[in-house]
Amino acid sequence: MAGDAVLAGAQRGPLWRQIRQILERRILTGELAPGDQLPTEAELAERFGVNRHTVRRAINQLRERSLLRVEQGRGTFVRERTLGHKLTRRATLSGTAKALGRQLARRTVAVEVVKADRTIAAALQISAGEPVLQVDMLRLLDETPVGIASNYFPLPRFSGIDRLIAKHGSVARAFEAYGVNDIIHRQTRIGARAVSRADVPLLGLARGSPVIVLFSVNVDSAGNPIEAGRSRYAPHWVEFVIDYDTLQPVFGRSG
Amino acid sequence: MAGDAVLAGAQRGPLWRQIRQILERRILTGELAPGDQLPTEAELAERFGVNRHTVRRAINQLRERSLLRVEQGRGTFVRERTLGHKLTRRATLSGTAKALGRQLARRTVAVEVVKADRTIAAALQISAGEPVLQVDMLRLLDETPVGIASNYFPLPRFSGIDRLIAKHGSVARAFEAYGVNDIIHRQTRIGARAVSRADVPLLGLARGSPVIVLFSVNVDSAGNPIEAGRSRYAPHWVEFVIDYDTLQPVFGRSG
DNA sequence: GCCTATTTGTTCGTATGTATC
DNA sequence: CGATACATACGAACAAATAGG
Repeated sequence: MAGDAVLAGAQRGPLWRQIRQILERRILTGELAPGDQLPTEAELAERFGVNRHTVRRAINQLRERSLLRVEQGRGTFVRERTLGHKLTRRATLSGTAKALGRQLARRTVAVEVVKADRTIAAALQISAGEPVLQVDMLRLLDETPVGIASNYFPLPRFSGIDRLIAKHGSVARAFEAYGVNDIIHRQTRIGARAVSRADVPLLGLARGSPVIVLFSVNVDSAGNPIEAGRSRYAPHWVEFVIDYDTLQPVFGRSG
Repeated sequence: MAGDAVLAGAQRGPLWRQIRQILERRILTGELAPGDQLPTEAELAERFGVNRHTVRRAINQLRERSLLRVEQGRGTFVRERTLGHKLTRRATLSGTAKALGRQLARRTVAVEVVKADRTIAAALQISAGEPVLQVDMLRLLDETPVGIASNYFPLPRFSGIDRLIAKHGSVARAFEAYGVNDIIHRQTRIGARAVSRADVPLLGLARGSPVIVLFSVNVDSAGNPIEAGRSRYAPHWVEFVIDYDTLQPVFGRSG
């Protein structure tokens, strides 16, 4: 019916761009979820009070950014999630991306020595308050930011690992320098929350957008915790898959 | 530094209740995440422009509802998630709840015969457009709604299962009447989005709050799909855990 | 297969404001 | 100042694909 956002009279930018931004926000917010069908061009034009051409221009932009999929005669749909990451004992996001012919890069955005809170401490099997190295890394899927990972490394042991990560662009490679040749996931906890204020500019989301939150604990081949991580992912770009059939049965040791 | 929500002058209800609602919204939104420490009572009082007693009253209410945890001398914290549900091949939410001494009930809120969309059809290994029975059930953890599950059953086979579910209060029991004695998870996909308009009143969330979205496919012991489900959970009450060590290795068939 | 309604795709034309030479 | 080019926006009509009966 009524209800739709009115285009502010005196505002920045041409109409089609304002419309693009409105739709983009709704998609990244999840208000328009992957697979959802948009109203018809005619209806959108009427709601926004513009010509159909103007709406089409906005839609075309979002199609180029692969946020929308348009089918002649059927309608316009929100693109399905691009990256379905299968959680297994050794799977990495970059591995999943590469298998799909895409590239997932890291960019370190902050490094800091902090005191382990209770959760981190428990995961790393140290005492709360002991120093750990926090490394915040932006995760970029083909240039677009899709998530942020805050990784925590126990400290005397892995001091300086942030420089190696930056150098190699890979946590696995950095670990090798410390004699760790195998990174194994022990546990992953999955939740959701509204994006934090600090993450908004990094992820390019609107305030209040939901993010998937992962808390993960990784161990070496001997079962010693080597890393704990809190990551936040934009749900439009990434989802997580538990495929019970392909999960590696565990032989041998651990906890 | 400013920033905090101003209490509307002429509004509904006493000050402490308005404050309680503001804090509650922030918690259920995830803006204040589980484990987060609240500002001190004094600071909250100052920001809201009220007496410390008023703030305490609001906090007490939220403590009774187990949204907050107060530690004398340390501070006030957002309660950790109550239900950490371990995903395994056979785990059920109600099982997890029972193991923790809590009760998880179902209440059917809608039943409808619909045409399977592409996703549901693929999961159930039928053709898109074939009829399936959609049963929407509210999930109540000790009376409070924590999620909604939309379950899809292939249709000639399980017609009328909604009445059996309502009768027994259990999907597993209902399945037995159809000769299905084992429900096995084949795949679970996890994402997030903003709560849909329709779910807002059922879950008691604020508009725009994040929800965890699960898409799951269940099969019988012969590997035939018997149910697909889309569930939405309030992230404050539930989180999902993948514990790679305790995941059952798979023996025998499937897929 | 046919007919119809719906929805996107395409191509005209017209008008307006802004920047540039 | 005028002439020109460009981006923006609206309007109308028709073509092409899809879905349903």
